[in-house]
Amino acid sequence: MEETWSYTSAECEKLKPERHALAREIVTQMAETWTLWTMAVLAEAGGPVRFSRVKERVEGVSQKSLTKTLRQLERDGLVTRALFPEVPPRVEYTITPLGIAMLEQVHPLWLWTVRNVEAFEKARRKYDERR
Amino acid sequence: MEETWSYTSAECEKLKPERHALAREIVTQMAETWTLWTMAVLAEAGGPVRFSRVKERVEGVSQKSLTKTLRQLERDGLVTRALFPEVPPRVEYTITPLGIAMLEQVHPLWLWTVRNVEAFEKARRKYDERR
DNA sequence: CGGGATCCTACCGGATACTG
DNA sequence: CAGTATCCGGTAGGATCCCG
Repeated sequence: MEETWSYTSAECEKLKPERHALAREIVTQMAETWTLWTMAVLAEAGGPVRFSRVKERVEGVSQKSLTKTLRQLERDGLVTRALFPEVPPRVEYTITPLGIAMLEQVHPLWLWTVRNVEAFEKARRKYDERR
Repeated sequence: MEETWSYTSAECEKLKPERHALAREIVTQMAETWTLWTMAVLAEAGGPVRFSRVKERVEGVSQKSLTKTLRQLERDGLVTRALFPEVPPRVEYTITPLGIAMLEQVHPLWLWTVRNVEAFEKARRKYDERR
């Protein structure tokens, strides 16, 4: 089986438009500001983490954005949310196997990008010089 | 060398904040609406493609968004832009080796997502049912 | 403590009109 | 043909207030 971008194109075209749209949505969300970072925090913890702890570790995120991010991840089965009806309330988030698998797919892309960051810096410098 | 998400975290933290931000920007842009599709079109062509041809093949893209997308890709060294000062003007875009390499990194993520799209559909159905 | 509701600002992307 | 310039609605995301 040939594993190239053209193969991806072919694989995508076999999908019904509806599913293709969903796949695109999933990938797009992974690149949203806080999504990857949040998942990484949950993966690193290796178990349930309270909302406050997540917010502490995902530095700079607002409560609103973190809530939205976690809702999306829960909706897509990438994390689970457990509510303990105590006083004060406790909510724990846990990454799922699907979430871990997703992270593992994103990993090589990140690693490659980080390792080639100098190439991008250089490209941008050249581009700016030409203006 | 262990190739896990935690390794990625470690690799990222070795970077200067400035470079880390650049890497994040690059990855984020790959997930923007038209970026991947545009690169795929250029990769598929295997050579220079005129602006109009790209616009035809990236179905639904506006001229403004395509221009912006191509500018970003050019800036990051992922495509080249060649202007031929004719009347009417001709502009050809070509994917670079760096662009091809980038596509190859994104490929497994896409493939995995497409192959697991049913898991995501199922998760969303369950989530909606619980409301 | 974990959010929901509200307000506000910035930016994104489409539609349209114009130009070298 | 390949843009640039302008307007404009929708959305992302922070700040703040409130509630169970």
